[in-house]
Amino acid sequence: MRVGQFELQKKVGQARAGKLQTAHGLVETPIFMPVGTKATVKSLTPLELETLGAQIILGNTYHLHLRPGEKLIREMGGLHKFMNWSKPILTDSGGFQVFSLSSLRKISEEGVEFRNHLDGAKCFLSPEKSMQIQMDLGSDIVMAFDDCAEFPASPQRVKDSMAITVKWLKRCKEEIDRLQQKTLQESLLFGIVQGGLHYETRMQSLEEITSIELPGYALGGFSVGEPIVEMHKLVPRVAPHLPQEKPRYLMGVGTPLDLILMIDAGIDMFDCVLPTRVARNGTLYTSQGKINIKREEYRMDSDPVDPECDCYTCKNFSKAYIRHLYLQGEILGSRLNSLHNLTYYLRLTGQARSHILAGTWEKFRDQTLTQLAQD
RNA sequence: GCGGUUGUAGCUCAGUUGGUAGAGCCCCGGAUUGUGAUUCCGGUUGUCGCGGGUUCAAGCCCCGUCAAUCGCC
Repeated sequence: MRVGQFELQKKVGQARAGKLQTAHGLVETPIFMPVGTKATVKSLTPLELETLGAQIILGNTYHLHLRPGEKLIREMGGLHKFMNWSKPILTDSGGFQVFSLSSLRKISEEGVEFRNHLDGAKCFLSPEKSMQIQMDLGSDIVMAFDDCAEFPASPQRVKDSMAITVKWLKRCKEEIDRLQQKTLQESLLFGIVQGGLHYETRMQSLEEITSIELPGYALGGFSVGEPIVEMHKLVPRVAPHLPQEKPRYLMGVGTPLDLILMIDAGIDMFDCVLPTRVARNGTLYTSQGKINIKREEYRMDSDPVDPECDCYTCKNFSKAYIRHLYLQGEILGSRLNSLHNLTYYLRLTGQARSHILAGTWEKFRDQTLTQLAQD
């Protein structure tokens, strides 16, 4: 397969199984992508990530631009070599960080001016700048620099964000084409659909964005604080209108329940801080539901976190020990918990893929939804 | 033996001119959705060393006493 090619292998209802070829290897979808904002999936080594089945991870333009800087990373041989991760990397464009720092930002046609959170220095990001940074990093999947409307947003704000996101996408494409000719790097630019929480505006943004020929498309502007049922209702109506032969990425989502529902809606790729963040805060996903390991009931519990899990954590340690590590603030607690939660997430998307390929998706979906309904 | 200092939540300590007690940690519970996360939110806990006295009212003032600690004989 040539780089950028997406092969749709099987479809059951709207749920899809596919393969995406990147410069650093194949990504088999549906897939969950662990978040490694600052060139590390917090607390885990690349070897551990590979062992638990990670195929592709995220890095972040905004953070890596500030520290250590994309020039340094380029000089060090690119992000893959820098962090010793040889599989695919997707980089977020910084658009979302600009949104989460909204009190400081100033959006103009040209780009976004804002003060960074580290030392308050004035920063500027534009479509061109974001492309340059992501290319310097050596990213396999480059996200477009978009304007993510906050929640709640006025209709005008949504319209403005849609309009500028399309304009910026055209500039992203021109810039990345230019850079690719220069560097011969084969990076894949994904466009991002905005359009808030209404079907009409979403569809309008979708049509504008997908009219630009790209290797993949994302749905942005979800999981920004809206009631999650809004997403559950809207994505199934919108996602089927994305190009069938291109990968679809739902940005920033989600819980295990979200993943099942959104795979069923036709989404191929997910990323979310949830499994790693909550791991560090003592929450673990198990086949019996979500548990909070700091609860007193686990004080003397000699069973593993999840008897049905084959991860390193579950094969070797008791809940009592994991609880102890968490309560003592021990680093190993963060590591073992992150290892477990990511194993859970990647097993979930892996099983989804297997069942779609086997044609047994609906049964698996319904069983899993019943299990997850308790949380 | 004499003199000083200190006794308040499990721990370390705040507590104004007297108005029936607080913080941090610990402990218990919850949150977390393109990571500003080792984060955030909520909750339980008291013979204020002990016994008297003054006062409408004492953690706080007075007397006694016990304990810890420092210094001096």
